[in-house]
Amino acid sequence: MFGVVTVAEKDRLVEQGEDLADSLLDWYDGNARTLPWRTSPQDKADGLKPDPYEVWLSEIMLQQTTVATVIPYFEKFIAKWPTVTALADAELDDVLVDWAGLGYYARARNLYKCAQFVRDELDGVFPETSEELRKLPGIGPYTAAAIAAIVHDEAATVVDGNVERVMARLFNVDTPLPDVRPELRDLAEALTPSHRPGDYAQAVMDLGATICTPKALKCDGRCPWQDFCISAKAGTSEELPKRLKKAAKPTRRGFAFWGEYNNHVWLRRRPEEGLLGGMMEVPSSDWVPSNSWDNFPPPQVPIIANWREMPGLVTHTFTHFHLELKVIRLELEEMINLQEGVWAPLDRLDEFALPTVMKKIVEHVRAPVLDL
DNA sequence: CAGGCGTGGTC
DNA sequence: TGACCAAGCCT
Repeated sequence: MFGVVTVAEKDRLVEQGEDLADSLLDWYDGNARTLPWRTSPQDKADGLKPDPYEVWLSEIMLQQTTVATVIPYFEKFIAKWPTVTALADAELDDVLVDWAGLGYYARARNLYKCAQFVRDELDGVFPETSEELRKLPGIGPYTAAAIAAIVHDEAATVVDGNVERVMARLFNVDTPLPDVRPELRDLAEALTPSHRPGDYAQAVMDLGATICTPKALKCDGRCPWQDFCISAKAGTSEELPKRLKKAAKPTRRGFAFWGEYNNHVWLRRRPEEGLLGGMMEVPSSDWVPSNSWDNFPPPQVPIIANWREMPGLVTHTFTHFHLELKVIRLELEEMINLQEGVWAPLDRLDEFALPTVMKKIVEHVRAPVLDL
């Protein structure tokens, strides 16, 4: 089925680029989602421009993260830090506390670094071109293009996962990702209009998020590009884009040390770089690749005492491995001096930058009966 | 430059 | 229910 798609067919589609853009923008004008960081058509008509800070913040949060997940985080950040300067003036730890749960914590560290750079070197004003934006920490090709297009209507080509999927289907490209990425980018670039490039970019992403979805496509009668779409004619849309299979995730195992004293728990900060960098943690042993708990070596406990192993496991999946933790627990009779870390009040743990895996440990200890 | 880097939703 | 996937960037 794929073989019948000719080069000439793709070329013809590229030549209809203006028609494609017009159809998509018409659809967008009637179907654009209302999002907290998005400037309404009415406001735009009144000459209002999107706020670069809001667009930047939203785009960073949206990296590899769904709109539904981002919205409450975005609202919280804007309420607490209404400007890039306010964010730059915050403490990094406060930013990490409010980012906790959103994942990819290097984004938060780069967000903060970027805010301080804009404050200190750019008089608090974001650059206007994608080329300049690209130089800022945490801003790559996608984010630079998206901000420049949305805020300043630069005719930048915005390529994210949605755009790749839409292009692969529109042109019926069956070469698997990630090798096909440059080809999909070239196609996206060929279609990028000079008229309303910001709306166009958001329209393609909305199309990918609501119609041209990974599964359960909603082409029929709803997709503005259905009549153009080569894979729709060929009946191959649902199997595109193809991807190389990823290696199965290995499992790592370890022990978490729950040390409690007088309604406080021992927490410490993780190293600035790497996994969960800069976030707080319940201290633990190394997380060791392992096939089973059988014969798994006992932990090197931080202090010699009567640690009790709790029933059950805390499990979590990261990008590239599964984790299983056993929790061993120690109730201290008297305060001891910690070489590192802090005693965190159990009723104020929301003030600490605990990533989700660490919140799971807290839940496991405090509601073990639910862990059946 | 291939691999590290979170999490929640979906099927 | 485990694998796949999402508005990517950094080293």
